[in-house]
Amino acid sequence: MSMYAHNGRVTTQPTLSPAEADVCCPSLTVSPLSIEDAHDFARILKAVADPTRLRLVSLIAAHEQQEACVCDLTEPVGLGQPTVSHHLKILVDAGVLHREKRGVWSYYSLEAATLNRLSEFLSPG
Amino acid sequence: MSMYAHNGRVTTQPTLSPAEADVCCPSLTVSPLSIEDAHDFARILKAVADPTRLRLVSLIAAHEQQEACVCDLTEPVGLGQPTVSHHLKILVDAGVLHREKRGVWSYYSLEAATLNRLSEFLSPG
DNA sequence: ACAAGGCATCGACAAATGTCAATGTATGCG
DNA sequence: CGCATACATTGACATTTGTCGATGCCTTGT
Repeated sequence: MSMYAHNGRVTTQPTLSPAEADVCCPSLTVSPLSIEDAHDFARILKAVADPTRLRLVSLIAAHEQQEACVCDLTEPVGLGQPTVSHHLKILVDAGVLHREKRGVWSYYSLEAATLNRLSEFLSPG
Repeated sequence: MSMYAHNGRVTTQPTLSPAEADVCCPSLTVSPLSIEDAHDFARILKAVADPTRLRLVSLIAAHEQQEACVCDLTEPVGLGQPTVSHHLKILVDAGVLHREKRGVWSYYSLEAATLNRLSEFLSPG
């Protein structure tokens, strides 16, 4: 087994023992992501990687009871109701927000666990 | 000034004092994001919100010296060299990766500060 | 000088994305 | 019932995005 790569740098084998592999919470910077994990986190990140959706999340977080309905959000965001509903659906599908229907209103609130998972995923733990 | 919104929920005024506003590091969950901050963070998040780019970052992080050249990455990622270069450029432009040219090779390494900034932005600080 | 290898850039193209207007669904009120 | 309100869904459209093949640039070795 060659210890030297084609370009002359020393190469060590990245054979991790099962104990070293992060079974619990995959992290960006500890070991190469599996294709599945990469897709999972990309899906969540994609949901958040939009200026409008970032503002929606922050508006909900700053709202009373940490929840808000669509009618609370359309005006501060400056977009139409269908567009806001569309963005909220993306965030709910990604597990970033939680939707609870009460009466005529849909109340959206944070799914803190998902944001925490993202935060720890990105931090060099 | 009405204390009750149209839908009957109690509303308290979110008038933050300047001291409460996060001047240093904007966080998703403390106060409504400005449009500029939303765009800034969306740009960084967009760069990372792709399965291929997540794997590139994790491959670089797991590589010796925490750096890798394009030729180290094409095969594990399973994409052509131009495509990999394209993804790396996006990550560099977003400040997630750093590029250093040595000889014929371009060595890519992590820009830890940016990932930390992202992580803290998402965490409920 | 020449050839080869590593990488960036360009042009093209299909697929995904953000937005809107129009419409549909369901809840509450007279 | 009938109407208004809050929200979701649909269809359409322009823009962006991910990928590739072809090509160009630059460094190294002969």
